Amino acid sequence: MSINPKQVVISILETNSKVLEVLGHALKPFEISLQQFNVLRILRGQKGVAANLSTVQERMVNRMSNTTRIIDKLIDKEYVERSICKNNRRKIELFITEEGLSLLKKVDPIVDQAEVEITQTLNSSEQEQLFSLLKKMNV
Amino acid sequence: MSINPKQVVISILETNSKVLEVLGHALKPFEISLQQFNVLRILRGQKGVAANLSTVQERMVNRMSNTTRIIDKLIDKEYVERSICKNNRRKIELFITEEGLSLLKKVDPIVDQAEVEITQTLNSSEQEQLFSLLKKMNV
DNA sequence: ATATTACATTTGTACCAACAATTGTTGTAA
DNA sequence: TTACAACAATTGTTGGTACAAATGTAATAT
Repeated sequence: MSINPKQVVISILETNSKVLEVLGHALKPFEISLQQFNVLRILRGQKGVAANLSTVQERMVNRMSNTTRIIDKLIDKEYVERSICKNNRRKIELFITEEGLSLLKKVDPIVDQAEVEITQTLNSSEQEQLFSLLKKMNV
Repeated sequence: MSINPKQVVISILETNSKVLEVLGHALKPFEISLQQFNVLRILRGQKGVAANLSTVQERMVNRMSNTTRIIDKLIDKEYVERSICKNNRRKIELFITEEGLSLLKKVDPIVDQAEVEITQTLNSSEQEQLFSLLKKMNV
């Protein structure tokens, strides 16, 4: 059978839809969105070093213009703290709080499990193939 | 190199993000969203036969609960007509208009081109591989 | 010292998405 | 006939996303 670009594109959209559904379901009990979860992980990755907004944006899966508002939500929930950089008042400093870290500690294994579930129909060699094909597309 | 499920999932999210960006950019000049475009194509696929809301929803890439509002937009733009089914007044009948058809005639080649662009870094055998791996994941 | 430019972030606006609740319609059972 | 369940679609609400415009700050040039 011969496949055309349209079929490939649609299958990507469908797969993404499934991924979002499964991950969203995994995060639901914790009342955070996938994007909020990503921001938290980025901040944890800083290991205590302050992050500013643009750093966070660069590292997000899909860049967004309203990262501010995602962080507002996380601050409301007390998972993140924001302060103004003393040296350069244009910049803000973002930190994950203890509550944020302990939330991630609970959520991480659930998300890992969801990711395993998503990919479980592929064996490890197929996962490698898929990964490298997708990487090739994203060049 | 060994790949874990998390890397696979992230690469899917990234790829999807690229797909949405390129398709969105292609549709932008026509001032319709990808979802609106999909609905139009589904209605064209009916070839004159009326579609009702649930039919449209079933055929959408990712099912949505607010298809009503997407169709409202298409009706505003006069690409779609809506009427109430005479036999069963619970149902509505949706038709694509002449304007809708002629819009699609203009948009289709642009979208086709965008899809080619998205997949261009893969040769046709790689596209088949990718397609079948994604299908396998979506079972 | 003041004006200009560039940068970092926030805000405004408009649209999309998910889910629940509601409205209106039909069929059916008491 | 009336009440009720099932169904189709719409509406309300909340939150997410994209883009443009605005705000505040810093660096630079004049």
